[in-house]
Amino acid sequence: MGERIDQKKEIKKNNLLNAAQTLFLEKGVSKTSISEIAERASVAKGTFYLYFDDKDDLLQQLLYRISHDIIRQAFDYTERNLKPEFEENVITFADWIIVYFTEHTDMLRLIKRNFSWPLIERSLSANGGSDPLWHAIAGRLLATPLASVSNAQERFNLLFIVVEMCGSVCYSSIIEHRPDTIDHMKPLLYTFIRKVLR
Amino acid sequence: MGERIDQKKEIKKNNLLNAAQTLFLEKGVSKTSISEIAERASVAKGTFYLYFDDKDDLLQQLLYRISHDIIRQAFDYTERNLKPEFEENVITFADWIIVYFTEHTDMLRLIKRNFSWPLIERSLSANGGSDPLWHAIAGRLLATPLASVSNAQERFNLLFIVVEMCGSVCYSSIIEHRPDTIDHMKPLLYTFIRKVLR
Amino acid sequence: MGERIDQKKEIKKNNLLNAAQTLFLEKGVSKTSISEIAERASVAKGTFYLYFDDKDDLLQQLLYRISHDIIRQAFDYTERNLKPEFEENVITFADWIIVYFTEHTDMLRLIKRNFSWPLIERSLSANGGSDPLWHAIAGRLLATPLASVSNAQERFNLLFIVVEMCGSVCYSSIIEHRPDTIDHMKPLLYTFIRKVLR
Amino acid sequence: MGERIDQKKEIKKNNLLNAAQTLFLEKGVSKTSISEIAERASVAKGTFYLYFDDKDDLLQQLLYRISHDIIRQAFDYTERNLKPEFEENVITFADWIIVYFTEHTDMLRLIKRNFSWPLIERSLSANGGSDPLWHAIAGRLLATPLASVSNAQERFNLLFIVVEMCGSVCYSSIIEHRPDTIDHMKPLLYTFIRKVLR
DNA sequence: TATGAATGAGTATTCATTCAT
DNA sequence: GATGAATGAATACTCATTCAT
Repeated sequence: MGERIDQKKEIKKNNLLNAAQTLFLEKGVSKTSISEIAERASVAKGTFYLYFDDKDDLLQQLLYRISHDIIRQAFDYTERNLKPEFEENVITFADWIIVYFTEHTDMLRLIKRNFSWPLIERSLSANGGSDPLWHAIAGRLLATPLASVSNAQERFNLLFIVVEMCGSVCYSSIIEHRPDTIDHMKPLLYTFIRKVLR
Repeated sequence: MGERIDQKKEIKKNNLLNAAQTLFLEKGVSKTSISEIAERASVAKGTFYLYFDDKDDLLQQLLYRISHDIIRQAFDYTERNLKPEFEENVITFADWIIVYFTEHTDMLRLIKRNFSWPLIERSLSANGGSDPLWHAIAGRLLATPLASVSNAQERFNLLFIVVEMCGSVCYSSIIEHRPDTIDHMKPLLYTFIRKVLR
Repeated sequence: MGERIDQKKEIKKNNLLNAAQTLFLEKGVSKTSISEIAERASVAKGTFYLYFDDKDDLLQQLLYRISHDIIRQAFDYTERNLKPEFEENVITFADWIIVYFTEHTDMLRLIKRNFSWPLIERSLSANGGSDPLWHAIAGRLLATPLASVSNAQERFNLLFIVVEMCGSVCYSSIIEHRPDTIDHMKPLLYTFIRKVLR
Repeated sequence: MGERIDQKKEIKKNNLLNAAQTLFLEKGVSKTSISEIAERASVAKGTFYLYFDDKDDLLQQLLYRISHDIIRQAFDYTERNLKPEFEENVITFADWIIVYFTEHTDMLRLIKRNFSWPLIERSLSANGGSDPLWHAIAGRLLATPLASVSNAQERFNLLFIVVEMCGSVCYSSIIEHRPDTIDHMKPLLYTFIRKVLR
């Protein structure tokens, strides 16, 4: 019985997140009011506050959902196209993300430079590290040549820097058109990655 | 005559920028109202609009001023401590910035991940590339082993990525404490830089 | 059977009253929401409405309960310390109340100047005058020298003024610190009472 | 120049107070919104906040204005009908107030039991005791037989109790019809006053 | 009886911006 | 140029109350 209600609640929360995402992408976060989000999700204004503290709380949860989703997709793609060289897999992974942002500039504009591992990681510690995505990544990507060189934390830090760097450069080049086009930046980034992972 | 007036105007504008900086650092950008900025600068609310279009215009100018200032200081320090190896100079430069952010977390919080070359560059194109700081950097840092490898644009892009990466990692590790302390991230960053510049 | 249920209901109602009292004392009436009261009483929000019409209804019942309780205690104390002079008994009675408010300023703050006989009286007429406390007071305090002077209603009015005056002065002096400390007001009040009852 | 503006401001503030008074009397304090007050005073909602912190701030100022006004009128009337006996003047004074409340029950309902000297006194200390009304009362009413008996503070306390008592009893009997009609309470009150002042 | 999710009208409050002086 | 009183649209947020379960 309670299950049905919980399911309904989950659906309603998702409706709100979806409504917010659409509006945020359409007209920006600050120009979107909570009233609009509620209206678009077809719930009363007060209902919003049953699920989120305020707009910022919702934004955090939304950014987490999006980041997690992107990373999962990038990982899945990499899995399906595994290559023998570890560094090539990292580049497949990074490339998927960069291509995604190139094709979804609105999403990049929303995430700004805040697309990042930390969001993922936050949830990890919340889940007691039980996030299956993370386990998969940890197992796959990290059981590599690097394994002999460094410990788990360091390997993670290294990947973190790679992702952070990609997100940051994507935003600058795709959104702000600085310092160059993403097509010119990509080779540089990949050279970076290759040099670093060797 | 006109000069004196221009000086007065410049002073008033600076008062407004200073007032804004103090308040932004104290209580955040969004929680600071134009009224407060005007009040702290001891001018009337209406006067604000004689110098800036709106809060965002002021914020841009302020972030530019701060970024430019930090980069200038980092460059000056590097100049005074020149080493024969080019990559060591880049690391001196990056290290100055990282130490600065470590000691001025409020400033880092204000700039967020937006500390970046682009802001500088924007002003460069505005000034027709006449900014003396930029000329100095272009001359000094870029007249290096890299010179033979690539053209000016590429060299700039490369440095851009380095700075962007440092700013981004500083924010994550110092403000969000992710994925590790800045002391643990530093060696990784410097390894990155060294490997890349070789 | 029905008795047990009635007892359960009475307990639940009391839980709600107790919860409300705690919260009202802690954070004031207007800042306390029905949700909070229900939550603190460990019942669902909707349950509140099975026992009270609204917050005001509950407040009335609560104030009655408290006033009645204070007056009963004052009366009991006076009974246990009876003196031959009637006016001294009134003063014993008044003093107990004043001391109580001095030591329970939060209670005084809640009752404000509304600590008064009327609340009691209201219940009296509701009970058809069958409240044992009232019978006791009517018998004890009013079977006095005053009896020869006036009728029952007038005697009650007189005592009413005394209580009203004490409550009002307590609030002013203890809560608002006006026009003087309660220690300075007390002798005046007692002189008032003595002169009046003679 | 600035004077004119200050006058205008004073007028606007008064408009707001008048609008609030009308609405408070018509439909009660809590059912009156700030929007309505502003609308009735023909100013923008935001303007309200240039003159008052919130509804409570306005209410305090309004209650003070009303209390002060009533006391001034009662005093003036007493002055115009001076009698040789001091206590008769106090009764004239008290009677004016009671009659006023009998004829303006809406006002009494607004002031509740909070009609009181303290409000006056508060302003006195704020004005450094320069309120002409207070000086007049202090001179007139207090330069009496009581003068030989007690000091200024005590005389004030005594009058305070009288006024407090009248206000409190008026509210109970006129608004709550307890414990008796005001016509029945009056003689009791006046007996009180006479006995006390002798 | 009891629940608590949902409602949505209602309210306070903020603040960028204007404009008469 | 400078002022600051006035504006009023915009928005966040609350909470009493209902009702399907």
